[in-house]
Amino acid sequence: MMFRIGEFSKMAMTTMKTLRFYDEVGLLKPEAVDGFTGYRMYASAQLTQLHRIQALRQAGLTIDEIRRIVSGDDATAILQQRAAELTDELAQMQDKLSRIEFILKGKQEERIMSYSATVKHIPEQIVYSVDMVLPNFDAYFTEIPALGEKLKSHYPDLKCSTPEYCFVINRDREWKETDNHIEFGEAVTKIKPDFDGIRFHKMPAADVVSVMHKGPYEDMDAAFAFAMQWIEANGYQVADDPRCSYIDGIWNKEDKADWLTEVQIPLRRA
Amino acid sequence: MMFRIGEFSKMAMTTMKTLRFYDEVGLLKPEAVDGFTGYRMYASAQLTQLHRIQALRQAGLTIDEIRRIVSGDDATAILQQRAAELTDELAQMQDKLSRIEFILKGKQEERIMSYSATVKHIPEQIVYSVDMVLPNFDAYFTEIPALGEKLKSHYPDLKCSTPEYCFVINRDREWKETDNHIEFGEAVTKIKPDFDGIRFHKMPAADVVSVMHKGPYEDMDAAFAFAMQWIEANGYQVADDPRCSYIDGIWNKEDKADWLTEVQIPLRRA
DNA sequence: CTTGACCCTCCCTTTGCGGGAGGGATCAGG
DNA sequence: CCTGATCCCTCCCGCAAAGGGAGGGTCAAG
Repeated sequence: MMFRIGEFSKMAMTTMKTLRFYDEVGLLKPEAVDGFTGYRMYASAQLTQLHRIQALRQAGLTIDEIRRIVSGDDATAILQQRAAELTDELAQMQDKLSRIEFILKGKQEERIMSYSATVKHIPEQIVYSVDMVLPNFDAYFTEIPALGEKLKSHYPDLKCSTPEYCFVINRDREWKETDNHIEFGEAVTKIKPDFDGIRFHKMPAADVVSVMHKGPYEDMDAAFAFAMQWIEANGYQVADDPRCSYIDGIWNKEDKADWLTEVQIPLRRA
Repeated sequence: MMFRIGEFSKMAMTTMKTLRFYDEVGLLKPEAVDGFTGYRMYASAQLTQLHRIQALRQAGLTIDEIRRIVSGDDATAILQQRAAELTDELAQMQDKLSRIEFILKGKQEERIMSYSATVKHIPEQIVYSVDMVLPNFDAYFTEIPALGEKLKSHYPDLKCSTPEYCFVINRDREWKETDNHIEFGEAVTKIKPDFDGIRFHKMPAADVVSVMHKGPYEDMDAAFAFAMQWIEANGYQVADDPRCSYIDGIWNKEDKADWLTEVQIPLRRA
C-alpha cells in the first residue's frame, strides 16, 4: 500500500512542500520514486518515521539534529544541548520583554524621557589615567587641557587610539555637587612608564549599560538616574563605578546643547 | 566632524556590514556620501540615532518596526504588539523545553520507550458513527465488516473521504478488558439521513496529542499510557474521550506486528 | 478529447546580517 | 615615484525551514 504525496501529506497533516523538502535534505526519503513521472510514493510505515520527526521538530530541534538522531547518533547528548540552547534563548526573550516593558513604563510616566539604553561589551584597552579632585565643572576645562600638554611634552610620540576613548570615572561613593573625586583617562596605543601621578595600565574589559546624553554636563545626572533605573528594572547590578566617555564637547562644538557624552555603567547579572 | 564607516563602527561598536545594511534598508543613512568614492561619512550626532536603534534592536524589535518608530509611528502600539509576540514565543519555548525534558526523562527511565508524541489540529469532518459494546478485541473483526456491508447496501453511493479516517472512540470511563463501550466511525464525503443506529454528523475540530502504535491491539494500552503521561508532563489536560485511528490492520497486513494505529487524545491547555 | 486534479522541477522570498571576491582610494615608507 | 598596507566600495552567496508561484507533465473521469 503506497500513497502519493498529496494523500500522504493529508494523513500526516504535513504540507507537500515540507515532504519534498525532507526528501531533498535526506531526512525522509519516499519509499519509492517513479522513474518515469518522478512521483514520490510513501508507505504507511513512513508515517511512523514522519511522526517521530514531527515530535522532534515540535520539541524545537533543527533538521540537522533530527537527521543525526534518526541516523543513530547519541540522542541524549543532542537533546541536552538543545535544551541548554533553548534555556538560553528563553533567558534572552525574558530580557527583551523586560526591556520593552521598561520603555513602555517610561512612556507612560513621563513624556520627555528620550534616553535609551543599550548593553555593550567594552574590550580591554591600554589607557593612561590620573586621579584628581575637581572643585566644580569648570575645572574640567582647565585641568584636562593642562594634563594633555604635560603628557605631550613628556612623551611626544604618545598616540591616542582611534577612535578616541576619553573618559572620566566618578570615584565618589555618592553624588556630590563639588569636590568630585574623579579618575580621568584616555585610551592610547602603547604602555609607557608611569610619571607624576599618571598611570599607564590595561583597563579590563567590561559589560556596561550605555546611555547617550546630549547637552550640557550639568544635566547629566538625569542620564545617570535613567541608567540606574534601567539597571534595576532589567535585572542587573552595578559592578563598578560609573564613567563618562566624551564624544562632542567644547573642543569641537560651540553650543553646549550639541555636546554629546556617553554614560557607561559597568554591570553584571543580578 | 565626520567619520568614515570604519571609525564610526568602532565608536558605536557595530560592524561595518550592519551600518551598510542599515543604509541600504533606509534605517540609518550616513550624513553624507562622497559622490566620487562612494565613501559613507557619519556625523557624531548619528551616534545618538544609532544608539536608539540598538536599544530597540536589543529589545527584540525588527528592523521594520524600528523604522516605523523612528519615522514617527505610534511607538507604544508597536512595542505592545512586539511584547505580545514575545510573550507568545516565550510560551512556545517553554513548551519545547518541556517536551525535550519529557523525552530525556523517558530515555533515562526505560530503554524501550519508542513512542513519540505530537500535537496536531484535526479539522472538522463529516462522519458516520455507531455506538456499540464489544465483548472482546476479536469482535472488531466481525462487527465492523458487517457494518460496512450494511452501509453499502443502504447507501450504495456513500464514499469515504480520502485519506481514510476510520476511528474508534473509547466511551468507557475507565479501562476495561471486556465489554468495551465504543463508538466506531469513519469520515465520509456527504451527510446522509441516520438509520438503524448509524448517525451522520459533523465531528467538531479538535487539538489532539497523537501517538503512533505499531503492533497488535492488545499492546495499545502502553500507547495510551504514554500519551496520558505526556499530556500531564507537558501542561495539557484531556478534553474528551480518546480515540484510535486505524491505518494498517488485518485488511492490508497479515502480520499483527505490522499493524499501525494512531492514538489521539483531544486536549486543552491546563 | 478535454477538463480538472494532481504532481514535477526550478526559482524567488522571508530575517539580519556575515563572508568573501574583485576592484578603487588613501596614506606611509623607501 | 613606486609599493604595500589599510581602508572602502559594490556585488553575490549563504544561513533555516520552508512558502509561493511559474511552467509544464500525468492521470482519471466524463
